[in-house]
Amino acid sequence: MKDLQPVIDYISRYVDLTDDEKKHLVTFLKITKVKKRQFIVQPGFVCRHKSYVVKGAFRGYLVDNVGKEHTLSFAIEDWWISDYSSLIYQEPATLFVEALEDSVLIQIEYEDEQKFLKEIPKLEKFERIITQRSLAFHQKRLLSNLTKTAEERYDEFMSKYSAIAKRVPQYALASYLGFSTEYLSKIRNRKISKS
Amino acid sequence: MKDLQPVIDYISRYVDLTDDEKKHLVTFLKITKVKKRQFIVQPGFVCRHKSYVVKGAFRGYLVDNVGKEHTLSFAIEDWWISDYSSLIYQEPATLFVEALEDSVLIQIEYEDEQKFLKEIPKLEKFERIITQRSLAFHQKRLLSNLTKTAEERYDEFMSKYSAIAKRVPQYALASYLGFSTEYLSKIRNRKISKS
DNA sequence: AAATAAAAATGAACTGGTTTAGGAAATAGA
DNA sequence: TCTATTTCCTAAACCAGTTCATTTTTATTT
Repeated sequence: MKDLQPVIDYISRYVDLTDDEKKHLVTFLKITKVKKRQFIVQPGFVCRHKSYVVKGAFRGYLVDNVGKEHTLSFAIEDWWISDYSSLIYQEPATLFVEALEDSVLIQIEYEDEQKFLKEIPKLEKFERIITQRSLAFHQKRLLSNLTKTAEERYDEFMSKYSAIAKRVPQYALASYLGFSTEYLSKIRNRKISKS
Repeated sequence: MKDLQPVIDYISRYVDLTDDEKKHLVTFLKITKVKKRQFIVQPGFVCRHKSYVVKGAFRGYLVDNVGKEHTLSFAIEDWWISDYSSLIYQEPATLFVEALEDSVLIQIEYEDEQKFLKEIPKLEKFERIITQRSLAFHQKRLLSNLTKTAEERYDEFMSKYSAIAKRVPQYALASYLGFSTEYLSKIRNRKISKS
């Protein structure tokens, strides 16, 4: 069960669990290994779990009606990822979630989570807090997209998430920031010639 | 206390409260009346409550460093509004939240909410669920901004939220959808001349 | 009802970012 | 280690949406 400890540790940052609660919780967690380029969520299928990244990197993205990809989220070690809308409403996903590297996940099934939220009410608080933080994050990103230029968004991302930028393909980063790959090249070039 | 019933009803859509719990909860709710153009949240001040709109309309927006306004959210009857980031982290707000009409609110203070979340754990579940839904909403909006053209976003908003569109000034709508007022005029004109 | 302020419309000039099309580099697979 | 595929770069033409400047319409206040 030692492999499942990271999720217990993660939750323990927000709520205090007794040893019994921890033991109980662990029975609901599953380790999954996935290869690079493998999908853990696909459009049309209902998303069955939320996934905690133990090792590796993921990308959640939408393909629009002209075939263009738009990245909603990244996840590396110690982050969670899924198609959130699909998960909470248990409706077909619209996103792909794809491994960018060979990766290891700890997953929680939707029904299991509903079950233990009833059994351990403390976990409601955990869920509330991380959802609130995620919401605050998304609001900031929305405002950033509304108020900033492409280059400003790029700079902001590089200063906050350079660890992610180093590990994801450039087209994925561009489509996260909301502009074309070509324009990302242009931005990078501007910076190099300035220095 | 009849005036406070709408919030009790709202919460009861998501969790079952006993009469005692309802009575207890009501003691934490406050009615506030505000005039058109009045602010209930201002940048620099820590946001102290979340507000449920009984009557009226509000707009939450950011003013960027060149003085341009960017609307993050609207709220009319039966919606909630605040500067969410400021509220949950209890740090200075970045948003203005302004009444677009003479309005009536039911407010919950931050500390009071922390208190009754401890006293009535059921409310953790309520908070979790509405935060999850709000997060799903924001993710959809982010994707919509990434994938759709200005006109598509306009059409989408008009079909989903025409009730809001009718009540808010046009510059507020344009800044919510992420383009200039002038361009909104252009879009509307295109539509009129088409029909 | 008049005066003033706020909001919406219009059109021309402009620009941030896209598109298209090509070639160069890097990765992965066998 | 060779080949195929994926990723990245460059540059010119282009366009969706902005900016600026002015006018018209609609609310608000006195």
